[in-house]
Amino acid sequence: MAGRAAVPEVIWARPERTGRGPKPAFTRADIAAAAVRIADAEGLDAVSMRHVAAELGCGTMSLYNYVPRKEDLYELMVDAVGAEHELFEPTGDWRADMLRNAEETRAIMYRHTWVPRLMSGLFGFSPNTLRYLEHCLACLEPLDVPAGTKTELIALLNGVVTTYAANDIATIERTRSMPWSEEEENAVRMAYLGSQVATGAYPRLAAAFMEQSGPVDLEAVFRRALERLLDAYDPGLR
Amino acid sequence: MAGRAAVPEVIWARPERTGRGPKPAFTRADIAAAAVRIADAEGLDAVSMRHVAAELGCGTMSLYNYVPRKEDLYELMVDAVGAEHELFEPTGDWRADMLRNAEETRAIMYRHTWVPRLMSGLFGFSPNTLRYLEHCLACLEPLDVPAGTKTELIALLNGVVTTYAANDIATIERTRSMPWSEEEENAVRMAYLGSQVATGAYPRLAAAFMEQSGPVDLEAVFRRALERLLDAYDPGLR
DNA sequence: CCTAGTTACGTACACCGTACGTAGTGCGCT
DNA sequence: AGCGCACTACGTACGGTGTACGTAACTAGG
Repeated sequence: MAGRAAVPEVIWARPERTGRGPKPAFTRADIAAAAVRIADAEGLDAVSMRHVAAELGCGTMSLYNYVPRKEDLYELMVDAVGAEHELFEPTGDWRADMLRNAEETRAIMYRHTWVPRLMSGLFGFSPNTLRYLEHCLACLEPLDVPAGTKTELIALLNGVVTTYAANDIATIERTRSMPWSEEEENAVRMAYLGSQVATGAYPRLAAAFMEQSGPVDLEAVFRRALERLLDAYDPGLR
Repeated sequence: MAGRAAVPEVIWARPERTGRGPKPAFTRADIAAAAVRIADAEGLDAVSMRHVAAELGCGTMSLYNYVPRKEDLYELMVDAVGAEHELFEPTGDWRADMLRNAEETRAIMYRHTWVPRLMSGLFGFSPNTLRYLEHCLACLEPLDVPAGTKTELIALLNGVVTTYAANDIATIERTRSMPWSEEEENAVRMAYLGSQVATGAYPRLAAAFMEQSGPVDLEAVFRRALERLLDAYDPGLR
């Protein structure tokens, strides 16, 4: 009468050890770190149970003692990089603080290009996520709006950061396993875009396409978008 | 001296047929429709080359005559649902028009819950995407800002729609292959969140948690976020 | 002490994407 | 007219995946 749990489970609610039996050889942090190492070096698709187990030097199935499903491994990974957020002392300038938080999130995503792909699709209430949320709320203390509005602002900011980073990073991640470079891929896609625009079927798009001179400064675009968003929540500007 | 193309390729740049040899048994639209049907009914993970081929009634490897890589199949799928956008005549009220566009995008994602997962990670210049982009630019004609700012706004709106829908939809998609329901999963996760908040480690989060009475109206939150975003780009409000 | 709950892990299964080889088909060129 | 070649179709096979299940070793609680 064993049977696996036919009921959902949050990995964070499961204690790391239960006291009985041999001492576990690894901690959750060990496993997360190994998976992150692999994902950073070889891409998210290289993160397989076998590969992670090999990195740790244990049998594949032993991993399942720590992580009931692979998806939980993903949750460990996201939580692990969440620890890279610097939870600085709020300065009292909520705009500056939130900008700093957003820039940091963006930096983390560029350090770990697989994060955006995992972020959408995760419920995201891991310990480090909660800590970061609390930190953001602390930064927003000076902002005089209801708490609900604050969490909405945080969600919106995070969403925008993720969106921008994901779009920018997607090509990098995709070309990782391809025999051609990111630049080649972009060139081909841009060439197609150019050919389509040249048909005249998209006049306004063509105009926008022509207007821009030189490559887009994504960093600047990103910062502008953030400023706009903060404006929209700034009571001093309405 | 055959060898596969060692150079990137955009599926949309490849012609549907080349004239020589037997007539293809299917069109790209057939294949996309079959894949969409499977994804809608059984989830994105059920979309395998074998499954799609079976749905079409042909051998697995025959698919590769139409679609060089599985990722291209994904692009076909995204483009196919992109056709569901109603390209209405702009009313002159750019805010209302863009709201309508966003709501429609959201509706499409709820109809095809696998779309968000594919959206992030795709470069996204398929024919229907281009058409939709052009349509948005048409809606933004009355807005007196540079074309670059308009595309930024469109990107931002789409990003936010995707993010919000993704978060909301993730649980549905995830529980599809699980032996428990979406509600059960959500309940377990909320219980964990509550237990964490109750530890007192996250006072501000706790306050925000307590403040809300009853379940969150995601639709309303979404609409508020959109309004804020539009505010951020509305010259009349600055 | 003993036993129940763990950890560890080898084996096995069903499924995946897709490289490759072969056979048949019909357009384009000479 | 007829040859050749580019194309479609598709069976087989390979190396990978997540993970269910069974067995052996181990240790804390009663």
